[in-house]
Amino acid sequence: MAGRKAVPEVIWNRPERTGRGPRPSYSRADIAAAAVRIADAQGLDAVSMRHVAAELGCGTMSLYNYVPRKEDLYELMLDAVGAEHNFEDPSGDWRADMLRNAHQTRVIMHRHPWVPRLMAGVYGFSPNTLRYLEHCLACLEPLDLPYSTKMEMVALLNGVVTTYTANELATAERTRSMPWSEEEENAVRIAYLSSQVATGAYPRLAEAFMEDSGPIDLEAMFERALGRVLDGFDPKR
Amino acid sequence: MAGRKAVPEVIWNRPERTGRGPRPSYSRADIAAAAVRIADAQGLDAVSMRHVAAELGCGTMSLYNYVPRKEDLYELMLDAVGAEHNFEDPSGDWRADMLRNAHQTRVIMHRHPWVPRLMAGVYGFSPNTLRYLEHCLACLEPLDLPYSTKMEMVALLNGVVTTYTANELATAERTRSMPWSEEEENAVRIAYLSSQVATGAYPRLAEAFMEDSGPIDLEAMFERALGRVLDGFDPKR
DNA sequence: AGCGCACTACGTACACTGTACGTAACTAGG
DNA sequence: CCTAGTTACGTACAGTGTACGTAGTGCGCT
Repeated sequence: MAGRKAVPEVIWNRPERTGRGPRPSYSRADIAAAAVRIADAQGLDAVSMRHVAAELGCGTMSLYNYVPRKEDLYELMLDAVGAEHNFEDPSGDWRADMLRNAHQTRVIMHRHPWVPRLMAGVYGFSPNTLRYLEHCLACLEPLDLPYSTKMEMVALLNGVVTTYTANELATAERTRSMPWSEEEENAVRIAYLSSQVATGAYPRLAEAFMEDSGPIDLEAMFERALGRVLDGFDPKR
Repeated sequence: MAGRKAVPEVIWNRPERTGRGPRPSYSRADIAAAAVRIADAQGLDAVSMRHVAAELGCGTMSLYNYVPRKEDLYELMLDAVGAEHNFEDPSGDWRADMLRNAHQTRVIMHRHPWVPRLMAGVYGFSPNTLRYLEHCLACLEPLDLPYSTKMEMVALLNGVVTTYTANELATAERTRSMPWSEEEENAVRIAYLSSQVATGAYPRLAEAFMEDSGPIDLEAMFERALGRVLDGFDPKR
């Protein structure tokens, strides 16, 4: 009977209700929503067990009835935003469908700028992740490739979406808790960068900075990156 | 005179020594090395200001003379591992050179499994990051593309390397602080996954799992992903 | 019907975190 | 020389995740 808890657990395996005992006052969705609300409004660092419990209107330790570890709260949050995906029936054009999925993911991440940071630390497939994977495979039906390759493609594409969007949102999320603005932060970093480049230690980097390439269009870069990755899988090319 | 500190700062702009006052007992390299040592041995979560100070052999608050915020300590750590890159003169074959760089990055991350997690939270270019970028541009010299495109390529490639390696190291780093083993953790996750797939809610995913694709070779997947990304930039194809 | 057990709820407590602030010693520039 | 800017570091505070104990609740079983 000793040490029964020393075993890993996936939160999605826990039944929301067992039958025995008083009925839970909150659902998993309630909890996830509360945590997401806090993260959206005050940043990811404000998501503490105490805050979430307060937002729900219950005692701190009551939360642990629903969520055995804080990490699981994170999983709940990611699953909740995963539910914001709005799947349409595959059109038959797998390329267009996958681009649509990628763009939708990016939009969701812009709505919840803390998502990329959470993704780096949480591994595992929540129900909505599985739904997303299934949908991607449906979109890729017309493509004649083994499933293993399709999975690799989805993984690669998601990785690109996450890293790109993470970069876009980097300073935005960072400066939440800082006493200065995003513009000030960026200004300082750019000043440091050009001072370094000006030392002459990085000649090619210097050339790259000189090259007048007009204003940086992050969205266009994103688009190009997606295109290139998809190209890599297109048997027609 | 009020609020003079309310300005963002890049640690690399701070001189290591100003001349005035007693000479510092430690160098930035000492501090970074101490932090890296702790992270390697006890995991990233063990890297606290107190631990690093103890490892150095000084009082906790003394650290703040060198490192204004903990985040800057992270930047020092990333820069330190960046120094482990062993650059060779470009061979003229940009594809081979870039593959070499990517593999080297992966090896370094395997040596320091906490690197991917740090990368997700720290933004900014340390001296060694600049050195790395410069080297990549040197390798790409034979390629006739605008610098902007080359930079996009380096960014995309690094993103892929990071996400892939992060996935490889995910459970390894996670289970450091857990009372169970990596194998137990993976077993539970796989069990959950197949139970979900078995419900029939994800038919295509089920097929994908059925498809007998032999043992999963992560390194080969990594290789293929790199190849595809590079293909996307190769004007010869 | 009613016993008992598994569950909910939650207050208290602990070890630990980052870091603001104050004080003492030290050293180079004016 | 002197003084302003450093280094060094102890104390203190607000905040964190969560182990543990206790009280109440209601389903399932006998």
